[in-house]
Amino acid sequence: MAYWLVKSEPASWSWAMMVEAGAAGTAWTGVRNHVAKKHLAAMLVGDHAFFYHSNEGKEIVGIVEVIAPYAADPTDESGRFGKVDVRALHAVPRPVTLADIRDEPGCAEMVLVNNSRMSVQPVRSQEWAIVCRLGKLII
DNA sequence: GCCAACGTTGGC
DNA sequence: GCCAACGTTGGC
Repeated sequence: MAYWLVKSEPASWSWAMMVEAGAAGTAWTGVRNHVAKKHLAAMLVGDHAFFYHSNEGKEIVGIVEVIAPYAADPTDESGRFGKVDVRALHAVPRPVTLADIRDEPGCAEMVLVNNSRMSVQPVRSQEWAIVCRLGKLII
């Protein structure tokens, strides 16, 4: 299974809303960057992703699971971009902040640290494990 | 609120 | 195909 990180501004779509969406989940639309699109397109059903609150919070607050494969994004009139569907899987007991991650030598290569603008990004398995440990997540 | 980083657009 | 101008993201 591959690991990812997706960002959302809680003012527009928060973890609480993600949980509210339940098992049906939500379409992860609105990606308009070609690198982020490439990552979305590489996601497989069953992959997991950290759910990160940008701007407000700046922390990883949950884990989502990919429940529908890459397909056209209905909100994109150009037809160039796509979406996947995700559902909330676990909350993170102790949210892991960007500052926490910056303090971890094992996370120095994370895209979150090095490219703050990438809204969909891959996470290495060792980075996944570190963040789960920091978040008191037992998986 | 500011600004750095970076992606996109459009003139040439 | 280059690059200046502009818009957006997102940390601080």
